[in-house]
Amino acid sequence: MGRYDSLKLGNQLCFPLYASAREIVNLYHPHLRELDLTYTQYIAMMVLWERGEISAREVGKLLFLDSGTLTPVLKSLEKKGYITRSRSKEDERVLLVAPTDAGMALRERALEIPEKIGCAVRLTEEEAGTLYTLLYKILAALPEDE
Amino acid sequence: MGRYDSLKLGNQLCFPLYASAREIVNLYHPHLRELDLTYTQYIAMMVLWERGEISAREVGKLLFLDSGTLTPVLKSLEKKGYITRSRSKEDERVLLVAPTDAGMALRERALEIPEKIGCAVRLTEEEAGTLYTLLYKILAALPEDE
DNA sequence: AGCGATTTAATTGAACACAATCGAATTTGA
DNA sequence: TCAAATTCGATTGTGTTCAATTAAATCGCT
Repeated sequence: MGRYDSLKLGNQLCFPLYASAREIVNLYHPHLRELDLTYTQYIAMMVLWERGEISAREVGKLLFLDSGTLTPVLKSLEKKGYITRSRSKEDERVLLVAPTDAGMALRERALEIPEKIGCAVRLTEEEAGTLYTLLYKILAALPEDE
Repeated sequence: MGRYDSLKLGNQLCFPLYASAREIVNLYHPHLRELDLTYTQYIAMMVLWERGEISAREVGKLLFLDSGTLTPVLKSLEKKGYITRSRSKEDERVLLVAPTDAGMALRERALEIPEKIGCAVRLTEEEAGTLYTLLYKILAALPEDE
């Protein structure tokens, strides 16, 4: 063991984590292009498909994204006609976003994406489950701010 | 099982992978700030510490980064005085980068970073090993371009 | 009621990240 | 040999990503 072994790329968890995340996201791009969505717009739509009307703050919390990232994403989705943005009647500070009919229609076309990606990621069902569990363990253990 | 279950955030591996990668990288920022390095500059320096003089192309290959990302990173490291950039005598197209004395000195100060990060990521030795293996399995199975 | 603290998005600035393209240098192959 | 293809890096454009700040609205406390 050398004095600097801990600084080797091959010994740091952060590196394969960071690299594989980017590589996986890139796998989505060709499929998402057909839906005129970026990856970030896609995961935002996933929240809206599942939850319907929801506040921007909650979307950010679910996706671990702050307003600096989310604001332009939501504006872009509104511009494409996939969502509406409106202020809450009860609290004018709250931005409510909701999928439009066109936005909900996208869901149908998006259905084939997870299937295609699943084929490209060569893990067994069990491995994927283990990975999934470990990643959520990391996310859960992080110093949250709430 | 609903028709759209595959599109739920909670069923997609990409999501916790993407989110945890960003969160982990953010754990580095406060420590790296003391070294006047960004995370990308840090992993680039890790390659140079380990390999010494190396071509920009090889750095990009090791880090899974393309020239559009790497060019400004290497220029910035040169500006800080941590690396030199020069053209290969054998092939003028090749950009050689190498750590300076100041760059190598940084290594000493960087030693404590992996240790601190390790504490923040609440995984056992075994879990980290499993995660590591699965992530490299993903990276190895990706459609490479070479 | 009213003032200070808090909450929520939006904005700004710096740094990635990748696709697409370009230009220079080199290699290949007829 | 020499034109075509390839390689390598830089550049440009679009889209994140987060920190820090701002501004508006609301809440809480007296």
